[in-house]
Amino acid sequence: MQLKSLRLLMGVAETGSFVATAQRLHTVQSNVTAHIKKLEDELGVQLVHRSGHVRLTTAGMALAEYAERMLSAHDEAVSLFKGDKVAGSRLRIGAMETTTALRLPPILAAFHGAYPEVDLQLQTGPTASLVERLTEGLVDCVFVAGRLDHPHYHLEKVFSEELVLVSSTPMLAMPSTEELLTATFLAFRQGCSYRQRIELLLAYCGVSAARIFDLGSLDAMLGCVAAGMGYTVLPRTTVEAHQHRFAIHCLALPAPIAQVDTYFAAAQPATWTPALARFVDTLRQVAASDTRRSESGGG
Amino acid sequence: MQLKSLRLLMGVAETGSFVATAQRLHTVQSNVTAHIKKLEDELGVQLVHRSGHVRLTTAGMALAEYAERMLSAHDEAVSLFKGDKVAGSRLRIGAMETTTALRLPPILAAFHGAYPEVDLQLQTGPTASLVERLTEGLVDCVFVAGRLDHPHYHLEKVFSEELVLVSSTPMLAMPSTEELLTATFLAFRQGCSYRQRIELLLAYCGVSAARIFDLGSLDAMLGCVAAGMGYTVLPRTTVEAHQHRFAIHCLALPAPIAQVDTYFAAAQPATWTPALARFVDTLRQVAASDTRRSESGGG
DNA sequence: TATAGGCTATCTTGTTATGTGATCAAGAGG
DNA sequence: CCTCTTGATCACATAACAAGATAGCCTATA
Repeated sequence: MQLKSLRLLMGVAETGSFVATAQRLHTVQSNVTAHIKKLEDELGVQLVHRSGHVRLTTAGMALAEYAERMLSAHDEAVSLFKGDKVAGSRLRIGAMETTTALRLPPILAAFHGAYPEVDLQLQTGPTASLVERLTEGLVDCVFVAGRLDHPHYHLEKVFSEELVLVSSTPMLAMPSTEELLTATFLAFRQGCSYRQRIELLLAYCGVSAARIFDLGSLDAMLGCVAAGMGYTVLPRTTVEAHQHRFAIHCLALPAPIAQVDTYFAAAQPATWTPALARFVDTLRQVAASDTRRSESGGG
Repeated sequence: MQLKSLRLLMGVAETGSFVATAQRLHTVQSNVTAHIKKLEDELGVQLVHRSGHVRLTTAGMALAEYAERMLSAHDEAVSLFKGDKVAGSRLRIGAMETTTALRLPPILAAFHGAYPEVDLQLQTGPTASLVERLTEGLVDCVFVAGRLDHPHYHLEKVFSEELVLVSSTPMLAMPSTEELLTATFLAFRQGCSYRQRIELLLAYCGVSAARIFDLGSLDAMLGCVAAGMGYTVLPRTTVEAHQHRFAIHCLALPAPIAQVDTYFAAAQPATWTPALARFVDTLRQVAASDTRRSESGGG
């Protein structure tokens, strides 16, 4: 059974004529006859009344119901890939919690505004977990900190943060090793890559271990730092955006540690659904438009 | 896009291997490659990850959802015509009201018992209306009184009734013309073909008009006749079946008027859906088993 | 790193299926 | 009764397809 034959059958059902069907579907009458006949032979049932005016038999109408289902599914599938419509498609995005909280909202808002019919699904987790989910096909794309070492993946740097050391008192230089050994660091919960940066920083300064407190929100963290509870590490733009609310000061970190890039990762563009392709378009536009004034942090 | 290609795609999705898919679907690996490739070219999207282990891309999974719909519709359609199952099919039966009331119940019961998954729809009406609905394809089959004059239709005599004149008093011969002129006849409502027989009988006896009362039920009719309200015309078996309950007597009618055949009419058997074919089987069995002991009337 | 085994892509070939145009037969309408 | 339209059939050219062989790639294992 071929979709082409079913399409012709539906044409016959609607036009009541083999010739008209042939014209409508850009073929010749003998073709229509042949396709209908083949369908009939295949199913062992006469599908079309020929005596008198042409119309579907009871069996033909029964088949037409299924043909309708098959053809509409086919047309939807084709329009999903070829047409402009992304209706009914799904987009599963994976992102770090900090990215989700601080970077994604404007992007998701823009995308959902442009394509409200796409079923958006957002999953959060640490980078390692996200990469795993991507390779397993459980998400369509992810936002992760740092490059993906997996080959065959499309990578795109979308956000770039300059991390700074944050404290309640003005700093002119990095705290001493002794200070760092006894100090408390405030960080997002386990799995957050900014937390890894703190550990990297400590290692860079020759400190093997320090007290690290888990905090759940940016406000809590900034509040605690302002209260003199300890240090933290955050993007400079985030700190500057909140400096009017908290008595906090920041110090630039050594370049290799300060620089944190958030990458967008997905399979090769050739494999993208139209919805995913549109999402990347939206992502690039939004990312380009707020590169300099980014006022969020986390990752 | 071919259903065959989609079937192969689903195979690849499930087995994760072109070779395994080829074996499972009884073809060769190069064929699987070619079909998938053609699908990809058609949609302009890569559907299968080949690097490393084979698995569907995001686009491939999106297509797979539609493929699932198309293939299941296809399989259902095929099983409807080729398989033993009639699940999900519909059968629209048209019948005269008297047939519906008195002949159909055992048939419908037997059919529904054997094929409970068929969606049975029963429409009632006078013969002319039923024939019209049949030719318009609004019903799949009808039970009508008398032969159908339309050609190209399958006709089958299923019930044969011998009509008798029913009265509250024993009769040895047809009532006189004077008696008939003043008598009241009891009949089912307008459109019933038995009623036409009454008019035919009166014409046969040279009576152009008589009082005819419409009654809704057999019991009401028999009760009124027993009470001496007038005459009626019913199948002999019906009268005999109820003679122990009502004081009624019957008289044979002239042969051409007495004989009423109920026909089953449908399009040619070649056009039947399996459900309709099964219904005809059931009909024949039931009709054959109670030809002699039919205890109903109407039509 | 080298090698062996399994996997997919590609190419070739023979066969099948398909689309097309011409012609014939049957019905509908005037 | 004639004509026009319609569907069936046939023959032919072309396209599509399935199958087998082979080459290239990747993975796993030593």
